[in-house]
Amino acid sequence: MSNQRVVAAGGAAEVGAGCEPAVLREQPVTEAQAAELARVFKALGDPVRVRLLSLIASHDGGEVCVCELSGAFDLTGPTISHHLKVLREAGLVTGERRGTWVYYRAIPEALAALAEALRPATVAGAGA
Amino acid sequence: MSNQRVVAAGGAAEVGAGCEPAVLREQPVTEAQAAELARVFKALGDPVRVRLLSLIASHDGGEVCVCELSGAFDLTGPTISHHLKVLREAGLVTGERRGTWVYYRAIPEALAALAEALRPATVAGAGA
DNA sequence: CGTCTATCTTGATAGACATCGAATCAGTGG
DNA sequence: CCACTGATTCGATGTCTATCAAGATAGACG
Repeated sequence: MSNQRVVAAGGAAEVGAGCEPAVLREQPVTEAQAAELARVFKALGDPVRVRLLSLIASHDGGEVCVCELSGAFDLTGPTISHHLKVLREAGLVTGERRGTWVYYRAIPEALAALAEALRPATVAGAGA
Repeated sequence: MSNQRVVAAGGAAEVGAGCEPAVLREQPVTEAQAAELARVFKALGDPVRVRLLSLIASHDGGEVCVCELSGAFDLTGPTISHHLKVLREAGLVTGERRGTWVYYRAIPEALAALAEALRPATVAGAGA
């Protein structure tokens, strides 16, 4: 199979990419927007993944080695790897291999798009 | 049993209530914060619930009758009721019975707390 | 009180998911 | 080339969840 699976599969970034901002409270989201948002929210629907994302996103230098992440949990390597894959496929993080180690990095646009979706409506109808 | 189960069980609102703002990207969240955030994110991890919340939160007058919500989906009543219960227990919406009908209303603080958690760090270290 | 409508609860079932152990892949260094 | 370490994938398993049909509750209305 491919040799570089450690790459985002295009997910959350699309929520606020080329389309409307999709502000949840401004107008009803379309079925497609809801599906995309739910996909990303579901990725965050696990305490381990929330902590993983927080550890990655708040880390100095912007990237963290998997070995450092694994050490923060009472979970086996494969389980951490699984959770990182879910975050990757949701478009929230990317992983890059450097030598023996793999470094993860958050995707700010994806987090911004989510925050945007939850934001209060500008004035209550002024957004139209 | 009780007669007024249609009430929030205290969930998301606590994320940003009396404690720290818990900004995901500012510093690593605690295990408790991660658990609470994941609880709410999980509630949003379903396309039906995202649409339900959006329909409720963006509705003129701030409230929507269940009958109106049910009509927007190809799902049975019990299923819609189940999803509304999940949103309620996550602290994202409240339901109030008025006569034969039940009206749902979003809880702005809960949505704001979530958006806050995803917000970019103020300056990148200035928050310390 | 009986009936009708709207909503919720219960019970059952099929599918999804978190977790682990074992095996595999990628790179380093003898 | 072989052994070693770090990370991922594969396969299995127990638990959770989305959905529905059937039944129960709450209130309106005769």
